[in-house]
Formats: sequence, C-alpha cells, structure tokens
Amino acid sequence: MPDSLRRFKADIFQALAHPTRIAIIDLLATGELSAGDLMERLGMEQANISQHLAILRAKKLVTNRKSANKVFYSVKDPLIIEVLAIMRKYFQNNLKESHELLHELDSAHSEVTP
Amino acid sequence: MPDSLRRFKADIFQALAHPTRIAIIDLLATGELSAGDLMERLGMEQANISQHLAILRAKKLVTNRKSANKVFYSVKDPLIIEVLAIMRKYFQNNLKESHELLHELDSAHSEVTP
DNA sequence: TCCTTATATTCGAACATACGAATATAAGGA
DNA sequence: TCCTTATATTCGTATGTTCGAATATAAGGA
Repeated sequence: MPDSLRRFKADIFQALAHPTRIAIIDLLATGELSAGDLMERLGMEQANISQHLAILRAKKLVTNRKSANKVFYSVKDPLIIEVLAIMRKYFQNNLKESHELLHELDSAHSEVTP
Repeated sequence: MPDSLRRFKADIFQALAHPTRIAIIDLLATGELSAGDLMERLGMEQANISQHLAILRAKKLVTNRKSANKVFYSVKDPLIIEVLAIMRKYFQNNLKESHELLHELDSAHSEVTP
C-alpha cells in the first residue's frame, strides 16, 4: 500500500471531517440541489455553505452544473454515499462507545464554562 | 438523519484524516502489533506514533492490551478496515481525478519554493 | 444600462492539529 | 534499589481550519 494512496485517503477523509459537509452529501444523496437549496435546508450563512462546497469541489467529491444563475450540485460517485452508510452501521455496531464519544464532543464545547 | 450522527461521523473521519493514522490501521488490519512494532515499521519518532495512537484510542478506533512493558494495539471493529477498502476502490474508480488530487497535494507542499 | 438574485472569494480572528524535544511513567532485570 | 526498555504526556512552535463580514462575479429582468 503506497504512501500516495494513504495520502489520498487521508485527504478525502479530511474533506468529510465536518458535520456540515456530511449534511451536504446526505442532502445530495437523493438528487441534485442548488447551493441556495442547501443553504435554505441547512439554515446556515451563504458564505459558509459556499466555502464548504468549495472544499467538496476541490476534493472532487461533488460535481456542479450551472443553469441560469443557479449552480446545481450532485455527488460524483455513489461510493461516497456507501461510505457514509457504513459509518452509520459502525455507529450502531458500537452504540455504547458512540454515545460516549458524543458526550465527549458535547462537553468539549461547554468546557469553557466550568 | 440527526445532527448527532453527523457529528459522530465527522469526528471519526477526522481521526482517519492523517496518512500516518491510516498506515497504522493498515498495519493493524492483519493482527495486533505493539507501539514499538508500529514505530519501527513506520520509521517515525516514538512520540509522534504515540500521539497518533492516542487519537485513535480517544476515538475508540483501536483497543490496546498491556503485556509486560509492551502495549499491543488492534483495530476494534473490522468495519473500519472495510471503509479503507472502499476508499481504495473509490481511488481506482476515479483514477484521473485521484491523480490530479495527488499532484495538487504534492505541489501544495513545494509551493514554498517557486 | 441599472437592479436584483445567486453564488463565490477574500480577509482576519479564533481555534485546532502536527511535530520534535524534553520529560514522565511503568515494568522488568541486575 | 538502580538501570534499562517501552510507552505516554507535556510544551512550544508552525501550520491548517472555520467562521462571519465584506466584497466580487455572473446572469437575467426592467
């Protein structure tokens, strides 16, 4: 297993390592949506969504198509959706540890106020 | 798809988003190895390997077992190995874009010297 | 042309991650 | 007990990521 393959995988995982980007891919899994649709469904800042889309584009996880003044995005390879499905299964396989992890994620954020 | 599941997935992907940690999981895929074994096979600093192992432990991707003064690590759930296998398939499915990505990764590092 | 809508990019601040050097801990063995 | 081997943790620095605010671009429509 050459190091280049590992760097590639790490790079794709990095692109997937944000809840908003996972949400975008989840939404696109059922069909293409415009940037505005994604913005509306996720209820986030326009610039923020656009930045996350830029990352997904850079890593070639999504393709985009321009129609009039809208840009429609879709998932490029359904294998990525399969990866997300396996991760859901992983979550369920390890329910106990999964919930522990989530609690750590929560408390990590509220650690500011002791 | 609740947001907590997305945060969980993002967190696991974050843990996988480093070539060294992928290499560690690849090595552990065939059976348990000690921290020293990993250090030797990867030819990296002891502290660095130990830090990466700490991350994999924190995200419960690996388990460890102490025997005498050695610590043996193994992959906790083979589903993770399956995820890596799917990523390899993804790499092959998208050979053209994959190589483009790798070149961008390479040139991103040498951008210091124009 | 000017205006509006839709999307992208740039910038700076806050925060997170990665690394090696140094240090700490823990388990045997002499 | 002291020494050695194996592993973990802490610290400082460099680098990368995320966000919103502001700005830029691009395509119609009036």
